[in-house]
Amino acid sequence: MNFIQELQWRGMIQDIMPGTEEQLKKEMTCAYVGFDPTADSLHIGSLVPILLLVHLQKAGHKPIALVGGATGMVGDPSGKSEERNMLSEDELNKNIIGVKSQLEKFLNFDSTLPNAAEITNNYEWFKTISFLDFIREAGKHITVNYMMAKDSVKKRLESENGMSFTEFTYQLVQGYDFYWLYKNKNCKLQMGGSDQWGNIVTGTELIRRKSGGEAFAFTCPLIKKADGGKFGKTEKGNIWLDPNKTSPYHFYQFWLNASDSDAFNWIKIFTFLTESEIQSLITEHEINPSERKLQKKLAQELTIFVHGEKEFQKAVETTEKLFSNTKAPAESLSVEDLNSIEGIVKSEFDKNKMVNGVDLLSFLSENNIFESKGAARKMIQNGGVSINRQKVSDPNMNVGLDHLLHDCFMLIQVGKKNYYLINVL
RNA sequence: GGGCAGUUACCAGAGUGGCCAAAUGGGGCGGACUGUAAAUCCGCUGUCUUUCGACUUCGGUGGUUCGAAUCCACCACUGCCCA
Repeated sequence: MNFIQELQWRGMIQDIMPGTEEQLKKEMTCAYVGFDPTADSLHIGSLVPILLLVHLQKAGHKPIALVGGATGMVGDPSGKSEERNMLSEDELNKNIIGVKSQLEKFLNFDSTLPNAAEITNNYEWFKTISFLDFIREAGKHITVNYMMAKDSVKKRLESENGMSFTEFTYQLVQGYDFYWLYKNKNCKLQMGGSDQWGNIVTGTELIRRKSGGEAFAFTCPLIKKADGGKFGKTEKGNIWLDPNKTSPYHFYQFWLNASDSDAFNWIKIFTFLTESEIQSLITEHEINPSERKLQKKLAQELTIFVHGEKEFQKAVETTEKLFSNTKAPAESLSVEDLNSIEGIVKSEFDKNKMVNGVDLLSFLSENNIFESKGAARKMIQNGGVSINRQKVSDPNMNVGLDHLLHDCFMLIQVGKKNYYLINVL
């Protein structure tokens, strides 16, 4: 199965330019994907483009990950209904460093390979181009009419927010990247999310008009949840690839919590399992959906891919302690169990303050489980707080030493899935 | 430079002198049901607070008034149209 066929059955191809498959069959082809340095870490939304590169390299082609140091200074209007805030150069530099170091984990850069991966930053070539050079070199070849016909531009022209010249220029800047890579690295293919189609095509157009060359492209569908919700967001915000921003446990939990219909699609897109492996997983899942084999496998594969085997094991351990036997009394968790739980929020509390009992509301807000007593009160009244797996009903209650597990712990739950472990010393 | 429209909570959007902490929808959070799912139903959603209440909010600043998101003046920003 070739690269394109592989992606096709996985549902990872949305639009594809004619001739792309032939080009890939013909020779080892260099292809690139751009990553926006909008934060100092990538989040799971970037996983799909990363996977495109990984699949590409596996198929024997050469991947380039481009970090948009220059394009990040402009701001991509695609899919945005409003003008973006510009990042300061400091922030941008910080972000570029973060993003780069993450990308390095997923690709093989071994320079003895003919298809060794590369990372570039388009600031490298843009920093020396003057504005006049650019409008003569790039701008002259693309008409405004052409640029305005793009969806991303059209939508913004119709909206009441309008669009700055800066963002309007974005597609040209990105298009020039492709041209530059084509010229200097013989890069003939650009991949990306389907929202990038317009920008990508401007690139192939620029290559055609400036050098008469032929370049190719395809895009993958943007990941959505089956219920139409945003992908990759939870109550805590984005799911990041950086373990300091999203712990491996929370990362694992995110995938574990996928709905059935999402899991069906995601397992194909986000794992490297073969078609038949996936087919049998789906069959098993359908026999007994409550086991959630699909979700478990999905979460496993991804946690290992992003954080490694060891972190995956820890995430599973924590998950089992917290969820495998939720009806069991909290005492069934040993001191060791509690001590070794990783990834959940932990804090410490002074035992002396507890000897005479502390009122629960102050206790919860002092431990930063809630921002204020009022918030804690509301949540308790809504039935959303448990101590040591016992639901709390009286907001005015006191907690004291008799609430401690093994004389030193309190396990607090907000909702079903948010755990806090307080070590009382 | 001229004309017009607008700026309300996370978003969209109603409100046009007191009954407004501000309708409604979406989103978010919590609960019930369940499989740590989906769908559905219920509650919460400015801040603080012992339900009382206090405080801060409707682009900004001043003013009119017993009382302003609402009226007036000026300013700022945004969009559309004309030059």
